[in-house]
Amino acid sequence: MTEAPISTQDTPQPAARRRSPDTAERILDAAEEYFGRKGYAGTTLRDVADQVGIRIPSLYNHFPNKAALYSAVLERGISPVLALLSRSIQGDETEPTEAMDPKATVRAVMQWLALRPSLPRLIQYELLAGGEQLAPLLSDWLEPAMNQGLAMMETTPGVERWRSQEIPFLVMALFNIVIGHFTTSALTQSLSPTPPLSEEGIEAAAHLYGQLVEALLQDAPTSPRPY
Amino acid sequence: MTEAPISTQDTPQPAARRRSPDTAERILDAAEEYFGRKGYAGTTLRDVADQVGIRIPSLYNHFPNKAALYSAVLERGISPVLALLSRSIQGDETEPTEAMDPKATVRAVMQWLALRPSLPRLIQYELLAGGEQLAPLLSDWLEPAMNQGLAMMETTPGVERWRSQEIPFLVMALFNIVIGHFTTSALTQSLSPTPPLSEEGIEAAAHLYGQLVEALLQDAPTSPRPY
DNA sequence: ATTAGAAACTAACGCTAGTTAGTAAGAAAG
DNA sequence: CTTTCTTACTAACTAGCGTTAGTTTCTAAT
Repeated sequence: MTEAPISTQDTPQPAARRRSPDTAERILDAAEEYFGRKGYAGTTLRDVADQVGIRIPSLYNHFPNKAALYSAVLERGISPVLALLSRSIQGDETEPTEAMDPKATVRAVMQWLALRPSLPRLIQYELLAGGEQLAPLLSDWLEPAMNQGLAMMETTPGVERWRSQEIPFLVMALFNIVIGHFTTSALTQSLSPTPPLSEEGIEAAAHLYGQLVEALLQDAPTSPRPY
Repeated sequence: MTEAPISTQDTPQPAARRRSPDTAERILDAAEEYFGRKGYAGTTLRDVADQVGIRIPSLYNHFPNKAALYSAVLERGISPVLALLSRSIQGDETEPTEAMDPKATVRAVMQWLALRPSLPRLIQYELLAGGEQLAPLLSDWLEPAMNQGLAMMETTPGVERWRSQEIPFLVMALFNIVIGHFTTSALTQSLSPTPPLSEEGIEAAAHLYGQLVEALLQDAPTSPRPY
């Protein structure tokens, strides 16, 4: 197993190594890139091993099999995003129960994902596959986040415009905009003069999507509404 | 090839067949479902053949290889959507140059995709893979559609709210909302009491996304805007 | 210096992928 | 009825997949 030997317990480095000090991390990096680019079925262990610069069987010194490697990639990639969202929702933990700022949240997530563009693609692939590997990662997070988020949103101005059953669809619409910015960039490139994944494109998109949320949280002024 | 023999030319059915009259169509149906569910790499010819009820090599009587089958599925699936969009943009061809109704367009596309839920998933998979199979299908369509769309949009009230460089990102945001409704439904299901792919969910979403577009095409009334 | 353990390697396995060759059977054309 | 052509089939091949066994090499603790 992956447990550290009990032994002296004083040693700063728990286990012995050979060539490179952090092979497991480098494997995760390579796997994240390939799983995000080609999906699970489209990624071969040869792809990953070649990228790391080791032989295929050496992967098994760090992960028991391909599926476990995939799970590890998913968890390592998603955890920080969930933490980021939690912080944004519950107001940094030190300043609790303050009206959240959706605009700032969108911007922060966009900028985080821009640093790891494989991640949104990985998430999209995972959801297309049914999200069964994602569910256990979200199960502990989703319910409290939803509760806090809903409680917080009641104090956020503008939400009274929408009915409560519509909120999940609105949240997912925003989710799809942000994730989609990275997953459909191939198409965006043929429409927009600004490359969507360039620093300028990310900046413009973050700003735009922020405005978009803002626009959705305003009362409808002119147009008549049937109900 | 697939050309009909020239011969009598009166015969309603161009070629001879054996068991089932439209095997090629049934193969396309099965392939669309599997490619949409599992992606290209995740779909095996065994999957498709089993679903049709024939043996694997029989597939090669209708399509030269897996890649060609995939292309055929993509083309068959996407063409009607492009036609639908063209009609919506250029106002049904008989009533040209009329201000388009984005709300109605969103609704129409949503309802079309709801009948073929594999299709948006297929498109998402394709874009994740780089969209190289999609490009030739769009190349003849995209430029005239964009031109007409932009021309039409100048007469659509509300667009002056956004800068022209922002329009592609806004269009893609809407695209991502619609496509994402189907590709991220696994996640939506754990948030929304209404199943997103149920008839009720589609109806509610179509209405909501329509409202959303409407909201984006209105002037910002209260909140101050930096520039 | 010796030992123990981690982590790399080579070699090989079973399995399944996509694909091809060759054959049989049924429908359409003469 | 005979011929031709389409479309299904069985059998088989090659290549590549994920995985395991066994060996070597280097590091770190005794």
